[in-house]
Amino acid sequence: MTVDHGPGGTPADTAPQRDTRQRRAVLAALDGAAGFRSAQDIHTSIRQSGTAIGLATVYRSLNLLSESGEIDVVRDAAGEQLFRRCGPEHHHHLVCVSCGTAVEVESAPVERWAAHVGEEHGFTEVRHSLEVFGLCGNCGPGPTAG
Amino acid sequence: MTVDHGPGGTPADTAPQRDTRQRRAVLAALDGAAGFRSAQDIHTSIRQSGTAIGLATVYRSLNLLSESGEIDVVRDAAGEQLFRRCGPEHHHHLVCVSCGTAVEVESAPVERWAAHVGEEHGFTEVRHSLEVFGLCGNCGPGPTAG
DNA sequence: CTTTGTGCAAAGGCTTTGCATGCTT
DNA sequence: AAGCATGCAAAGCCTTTGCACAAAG
Repeated sequence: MTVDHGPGGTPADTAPQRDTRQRRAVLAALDGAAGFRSAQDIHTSIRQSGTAIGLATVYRSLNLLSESGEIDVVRDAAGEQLFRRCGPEHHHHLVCVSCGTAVEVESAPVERWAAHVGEEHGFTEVRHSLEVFGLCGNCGPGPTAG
Repeated sequence: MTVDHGPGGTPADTAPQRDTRQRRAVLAALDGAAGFRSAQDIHTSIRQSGTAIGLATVYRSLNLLSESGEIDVVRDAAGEQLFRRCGPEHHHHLVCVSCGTAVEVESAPVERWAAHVGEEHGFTEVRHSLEVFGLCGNCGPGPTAG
C-alpha cells in the first residue's frame, strides 16, 4: 500500500509556498472527499466545480503537499496514487473498496508489532505501510453490492 | 504495499498451463532470488543466465503466476511491481530497502488486529496489505550506508 | 521587479496488447 | 494437427518535465 510520510516521520521542511487559487482548489477537493482520491479524479472534480486548472498543476500541488506531510499518499493495486488529507501523525486507514470511504484507525498494536519484528531480525530504520480494505456498512453484502 | 492474493484467500482456479522453458526460467529466477525482484530485473537475470526470453513473456508469466497464487506481488513506492515466490499461506514481509532481502514474518497479531478493526467499523470481507521496510543487518547504519 | 506557479504538450517509465510464428500436448 | 505460449514492437496508462506567460509577494 505504501503510505509514505518518509522514514523520519514529520518532514517539516515547509518551503514558503504561494497562495494560489489552484493550490486552494486542490486542498478543497481533498477536504471535500470522503476517502482517497486519485490525482485525475481531483483534477476533474476541480474543473467541474468551475475552477480552471491543469492536470500537471494538480500533480505538482499534490506532490508538494505530500512532501510537506500535509497529505497521505497510498497506491492502489493498479499502481495509481491515491491522496488524502489528514494529520501528520502516523496512522493507518480502513478503506472501503466500493465507495472509497476511508477511516483512520488506531494502530498502536501494529506499530509495536512492526518495531518488534524489525528488531528481532536485526533491522534498523524500520518503517511500514499498511492498509486495510473491506466493504463498509453501506456497501456491505446486499442485493446489488455484492 | 498491496500484497495481492485476491480477496478470497487461495484462488485455486489453476488453468492448465504449459511447461515451457521460459516459464521455468521465471520460476527459477524467483527461486534464486533472496527477496522481491522487479519484472525487468528478472528479465535481465534470465537473459544473463543464457536463456532467451522476451520482456512481455516475463510479464505474462508473472501475471499468470500471481493469479494462480503461486507468487506474491507487492508494489514499491515508485509504483513498480515486485514479485516473490512463496507459499499460498497469508503472511507478510520484512524487506530490506537496500539489498531487497525479504523475510517472511509472523503476523498473527496483525491478522487479529485487522479483523478486529474491520468489524468495529462495520466492514465485511476485510483484507489487508502490509509490508515492513528497514535496513537489514548487512546494510545497517555504517560508514557508507547511512 | 523578481520569483514562483501555471498550462500545454511532449517525454518518460512500467506494463499490456496485437499479430504471426514456434513449441507443447 | 490443434492450441496455447512466445517475441517484437507499438500502444496504453499514470506521472513528470520543459518552456513561456501570468500571477504573487
